[in-house]
Amino acid sequence: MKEKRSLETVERRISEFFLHNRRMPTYSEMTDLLGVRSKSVVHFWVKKLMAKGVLERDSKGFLKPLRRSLLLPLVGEIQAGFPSPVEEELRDVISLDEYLITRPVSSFILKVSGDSMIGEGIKPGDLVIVEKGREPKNGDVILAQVDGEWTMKYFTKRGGRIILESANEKYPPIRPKEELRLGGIITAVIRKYHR
Amino acid sequence: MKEKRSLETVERRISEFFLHNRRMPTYSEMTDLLGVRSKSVVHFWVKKLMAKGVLERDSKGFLKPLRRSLLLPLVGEIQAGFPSPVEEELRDVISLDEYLITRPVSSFILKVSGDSMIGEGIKPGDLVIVEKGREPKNGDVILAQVDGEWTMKYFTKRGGRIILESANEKYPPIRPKEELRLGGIITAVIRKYHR
DNA sequence: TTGACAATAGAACGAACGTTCTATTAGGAT
DNA sequence: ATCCTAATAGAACGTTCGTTCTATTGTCAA
Repeated sequence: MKEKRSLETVERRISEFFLHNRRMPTYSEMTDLLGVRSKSVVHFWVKKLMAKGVLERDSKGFLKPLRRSLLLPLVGEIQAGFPSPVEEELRDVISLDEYLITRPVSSFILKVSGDSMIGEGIKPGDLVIVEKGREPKNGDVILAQVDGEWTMKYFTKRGGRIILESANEKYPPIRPKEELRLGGIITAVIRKYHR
Repeated sequence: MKEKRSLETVERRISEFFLHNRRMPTYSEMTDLLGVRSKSVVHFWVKKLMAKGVLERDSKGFLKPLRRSLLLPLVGEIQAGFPSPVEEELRDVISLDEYLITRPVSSFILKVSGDSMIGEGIKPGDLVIVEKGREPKNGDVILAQVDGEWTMKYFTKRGGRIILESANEKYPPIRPKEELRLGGIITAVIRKYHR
């Protein structure tokens, strides 16, 4: 099962290592990744990869994670035309983790069931990121307890009175009489197509 | 601006360091993070954090990234009831990067404009992850070129004939006469609420 | 003020890191 | 076959890492 060594396979293996270990491998560990027995050979390959711009070091001299391992190229909007692979290289890259999660400690992920927010494009089976402890603004999608059950609603506050509305005509608006039991604000929606 | 040192602040600062540098800090670097002058003090704090279960080491002895910094707790479905903080600890955690991106090299992110897939819960402004070079199955949402413009459609193939349908009544189904220009398959949808 | 204990500083140490060096092997061209 | 170059192995080296030790400082109670 020995695969031919090339810049691409080395890049991919390092990328996989980072994905699993969340850190870059040491030179000793890279001997296994490359299938060689000497650190000097690793040094040889790392130098080559750095010359190609595939690998980089940070200000402290540590190897930076590969761009490809956690970042994805973000290309333009659909109707602006489909960019060529060459164009893609020039675009921005984003990390989904960093993009989606601004406050990791106070956030959690919830799997959606029910269709109360279907009009907002939040479907059963989707994942939503919920951030706790933030004051909701009008129009925010929030997680709230209604009749002892947790559900998602649009939040509106007018003149001190709170209205919770669904994005689905099946469910009538709710005007909670007492205090509102607030689970958090929906900050992101994630849907993965099964594969 | 000197903040009182506590387990929580130390945890947060390490978390921030990892978010920016994509690696855990060295003890020397942690002296700055903690505002102390000796590595032995860092060792003292790290030991304390490890006893609390906040920090961990991997099999090689390297400090693992904090769970909170890239992983989020995944709690149950909404209608199953809202879990308490205690329950949350027992649930799974997921990394959005790993969850969403199965093939990093052949994927890219696209910002959606247009409402052709609104019925599928894909709205203008959403981000979609597109995977290139995969054969679409019936019912898949794909990125395809129609009349020189790239757009998203449902893919259906019946008896050798391909039908592209929108999730929006405004747009009629399309039966491409010649070869289909396929951009890729939509593998995920991401929406972030502005904040 | 004194004593007890926790927190910190600073030096010293072994281990592992990345680098560099020389020697050997492999492959292709002449 | 011979030469030339690229790739590899293995050893040696300096640096930095994390750890451990002792000494000093700070804090609170008696």
